[in-house]
Amino acid sequence: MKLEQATIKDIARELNVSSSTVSRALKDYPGISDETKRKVKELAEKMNYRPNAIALSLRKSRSFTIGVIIPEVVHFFFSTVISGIEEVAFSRGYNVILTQTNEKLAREKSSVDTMLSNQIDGFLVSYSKETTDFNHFSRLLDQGFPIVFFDRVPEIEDSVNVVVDDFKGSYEASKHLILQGYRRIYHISGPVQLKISKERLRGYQAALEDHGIKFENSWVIECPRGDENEAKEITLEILKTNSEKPDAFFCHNDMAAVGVMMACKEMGLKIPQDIGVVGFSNWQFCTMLDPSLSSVAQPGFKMGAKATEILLDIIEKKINTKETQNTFVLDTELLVRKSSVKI
Amino acid sequence: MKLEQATIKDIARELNVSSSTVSRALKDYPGISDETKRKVKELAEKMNYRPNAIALSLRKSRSFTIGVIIPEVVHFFFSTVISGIEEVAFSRGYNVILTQTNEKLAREKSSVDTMLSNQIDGFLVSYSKETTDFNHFSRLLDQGFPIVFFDRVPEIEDSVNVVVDDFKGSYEASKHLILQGYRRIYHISGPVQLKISKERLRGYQAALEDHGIKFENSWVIECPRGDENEAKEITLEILKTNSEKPDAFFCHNDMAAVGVMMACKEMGLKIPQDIGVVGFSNWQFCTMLDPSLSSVAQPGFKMGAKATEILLDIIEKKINTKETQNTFVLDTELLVRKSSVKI
DNA sequence: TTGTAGGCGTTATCAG
DNA sequence: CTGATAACGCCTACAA
Repeated sequence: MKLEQATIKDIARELNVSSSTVSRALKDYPGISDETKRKVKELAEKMNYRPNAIALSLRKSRSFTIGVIIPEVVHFFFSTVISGIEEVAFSRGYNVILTQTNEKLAREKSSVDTMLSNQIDGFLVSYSKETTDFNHFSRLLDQGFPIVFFDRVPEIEDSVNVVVDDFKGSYEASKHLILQGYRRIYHISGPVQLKISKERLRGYQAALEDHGIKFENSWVIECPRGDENEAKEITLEILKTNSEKPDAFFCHNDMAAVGVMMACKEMGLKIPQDIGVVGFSNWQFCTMLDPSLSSVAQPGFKMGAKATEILLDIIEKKINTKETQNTFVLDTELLVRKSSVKI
Repeated sequence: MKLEQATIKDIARELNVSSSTVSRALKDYPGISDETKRKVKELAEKMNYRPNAIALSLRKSRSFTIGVIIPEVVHFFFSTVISGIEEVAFSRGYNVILTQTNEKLAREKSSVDTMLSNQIDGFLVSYSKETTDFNHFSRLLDQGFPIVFFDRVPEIEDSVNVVVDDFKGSYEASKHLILQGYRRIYHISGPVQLKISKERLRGYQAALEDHGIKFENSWVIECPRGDENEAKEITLEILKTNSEKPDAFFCHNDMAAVGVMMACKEMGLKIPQDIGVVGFSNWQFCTMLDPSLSSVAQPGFKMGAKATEILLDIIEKKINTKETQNTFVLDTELLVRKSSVKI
């Protein structure tokens, strides 16, 4: 029951011309009589002719398809990025093949393989949490295969990256807490192997240092999963056991911030009076929480759009990887809401 | 700078055998000496051979790729569906090409065209709000092209659909509020032209009737945009002006429920003591609200997974469209949380 | 202005 | 057990 698509041959046979004539007529090549062009186009329309992109890909070794590898689709930030990718790809005539790794390295590798099999023209990648060695990517980069990394970017020479300014976003958020009068600011951090976690940690530390706050290592707690339950557990433990208690939390993501808020409420602490909280990512739910959660907004759509533009420019050789800068940094925006405004 | 992929021919040349031999050896066809097999496989490995899926597609007129057309990616429910789609597709060896229509009919049509050009094996579609005539789909269905619709399904004969049971979900939610002792249960409804809005309204009304509650039309308020601000405004107005005040709200979506909760808090009403609230969709943030929001969970992942399984079964001719039922209804699940438990 | 032939990478078919 | 050939649909040098 397959779709019987008309081919160039069909048109040619019907019109008693050669298939090259049809091919040329359809593409308005010079040296084809207007008469023939007209007839060909008319019949093509009538037969509902549609060029076979697969045949074209084979011929040109170009698929006009880009592969997107992402940890999770059900994730506000990433879905926003996908939206940006899709938008630009569509407008420039490219298809988007999508896979999610579910944070599994094995799946990431296997996706790379199938996508390469499918002759994609380039990759857009945000790698999984399990990914610590980048051979499966650097091998491709060495061969000159177009890859643009976004958000989670590797520390490989010559890789092209699009990131947000995690350091600055983190710095601003921490500074904001300090200016609000919070002093014992803890940091719920992400998985330390991720560069974004490191950057956010650095920004936090820099802000504290710059404002003369002496902090201890015990103020930084890693939350590898980064969901609200994990953060809640950890926060409860801190609030119950630590002798010197925190008066604010800067969290590496919003879900962790929710966990912190839950724990505080459970312990009878008032936000923002007793404890200030700031998250990261500005998920939709920030405004829905009580109190509303201050957060560092990441420009997801813009990141997807930018990464795609760069990738397509590389593919179409409008820019040369070697000559261009290789890390594009997008600005974050601190959105101050009730959870961190003491005064 | 293109990736120079080794082909079967390369292996053949190197080994001084024909390409058919290599092809057969790689696929463990019978009638190839173990010796040859070993040599071929070894070299293939060494040359990092990867079959060209494009060539295969051309040969077999099958691309092992399915096209997904969805209104919006940045939407919790849809992103969950995508996740389900991706999961099943991946495990059965299919690729997923994705486009979002942004609720535009023109974009929907154009996506259908490019995907067909790309020789996809089938479609998974949730159509746009602008789509009122389905010629671009029914034409394909008539030709026997595999399409499965989900969530937003057309009223076309023979179309295969996957939906959730909005009526029942709505009924259960309303019944739950009644059993909790709420009596004046208002309904914040969605855009009345959407089938899901109608179904949810029907379920609500049926539950009230079945439990002997006389309700008035004024209890149903349409919230066309369906976001929290709109719902908040409307709720405030109700709470301020109505002489007979509601003691519960059943909302057609979670964002509206958030608006209701905000309004109640602003008016000094306690949830769930004074006002019970139930939402619909079970967005991630339900558990993060204070109090946590009861909601009717729609099985998005399951919907994506189910739709994909059916589609692939149709593609692989494991089932015949004509012989199978054509609408699959998935059950919702009422998740009772604090916002609606009075007792 | 149009036609012919070859090839993109693969596999099915028919010969050896 | 292995090889040659044709074909999937399209494009493009080269020929006419």
